[in-house]
Amino acid sequence: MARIAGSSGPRTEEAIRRAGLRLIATHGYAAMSLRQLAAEVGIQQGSLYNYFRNKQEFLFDLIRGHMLDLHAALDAALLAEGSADARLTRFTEFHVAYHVERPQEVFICYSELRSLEPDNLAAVVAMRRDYERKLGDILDHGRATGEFRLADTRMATLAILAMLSGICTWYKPGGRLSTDGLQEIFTGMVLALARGGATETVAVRPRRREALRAGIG
Amino acid sequence: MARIAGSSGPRTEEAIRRAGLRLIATHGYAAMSLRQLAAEVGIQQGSLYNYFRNKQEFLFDLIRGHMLDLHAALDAALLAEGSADARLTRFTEFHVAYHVERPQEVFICYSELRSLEPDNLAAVVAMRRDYERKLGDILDHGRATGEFRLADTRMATLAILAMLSGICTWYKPGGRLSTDGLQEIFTGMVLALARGGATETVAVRPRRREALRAGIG
DNA sequence: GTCTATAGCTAGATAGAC
DNA sequence: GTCTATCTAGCTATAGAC
Repeated sequence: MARIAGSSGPRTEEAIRRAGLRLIATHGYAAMSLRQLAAEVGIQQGSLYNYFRNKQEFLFDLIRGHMLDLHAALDAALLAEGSADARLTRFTEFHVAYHVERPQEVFICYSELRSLEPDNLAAVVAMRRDYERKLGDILDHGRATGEFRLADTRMATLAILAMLSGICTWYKPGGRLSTDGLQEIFTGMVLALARGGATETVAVRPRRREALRAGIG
Repeated sequence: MARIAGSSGPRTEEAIRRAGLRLIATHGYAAMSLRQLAAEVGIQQGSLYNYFRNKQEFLFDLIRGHMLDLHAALDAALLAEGSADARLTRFTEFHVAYHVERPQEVFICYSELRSLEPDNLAAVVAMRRDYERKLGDILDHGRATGEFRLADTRMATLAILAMLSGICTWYKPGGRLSTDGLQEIFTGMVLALARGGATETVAVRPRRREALRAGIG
């Protein structure tokens, strides 16, 4: 907040990054003014242009940088071998931990895709597809080995990612559950979802799916 | 798009509502200008103020109206009696159908909470809690009867809602799956998640949850 | 209810001194 | 690298004629 006297490149750059993450996560990219951002950092608005060419480039740098980090960290965490069960467990634990550690970046990566210009959006979407594919591969493998019983692995991929990514919309440090606790609970739910089955033994599943639409419009 | 000559209150009102939904869902509330909105409707920007007092009130009306519809439709769809299994199935089918029918409203209700002023936000959050509680009650009931095996029903509530609500981020009419197909697939996944268990019989679950954090920072 | 016109303000971006 | 000053454009909201 306080003004930093003199020239201090790298420190200012990092301060801008952090303030930008916070402001965009809180108010959204379009609602964040560069004057706000500069004030948060403790510099004048014009000085920001020593760190990016325009506001859009700033957003893209934030998102792209995060996606690169995410991919690198995932690759380091994933198991090359092992049962689909073990691999899905590892994926889930990684994903949960990452969302708990960096909720702002993750949230922005989902919520501000709409604010990216077409070329920038295309680049990010491609990276996101790669990430989805890594989960999709695990699910496909599990279905092939019979470990998982999934009606549709593509839908399961989207469902699991949405379920896990939802964490960053409500997680606050210091809450009821620790990272370990969250990992355990979410791993349990994801595995149960993937293993599916066990259904027939419990009850006859009601299959009537009548026209709920009628109650909606 | 085309200019509608003369006075036409109710038609204009509905046109504004629809255009607003589309623009906010696509570009976001802060990024949508009232000039854009007026152009989409085919009137002049100043004329919008015959339909709301200011931009914030417009957003709040959209979100609040949708939440009221959602609650009414849910109450009509839910089962008062029956097994937790049947009730959860019904809830899921309803939720999926609603999201497929009105993806824009639903998306805005999640993504534009940040754009609501404090009082308006509080009102919407309260309505959202009611909705969550209806799902939470089903899960609690299922756990009490032994139908469901959930480590944490609050987390399960959030997980299921995130999973289902994610639909509105990728669903497009005319896609691979029909509403019925989506209902069946998601009902299967939600029930599997809620029933949990069946785990011990499949494989020894790897419990190591080592410091993945190290690979993140 | 719609129009035209405009007030009053804030936005992103640039220029040039230090 | 930071500052001050400013340009141009866009925004929300209002006033008053029809």
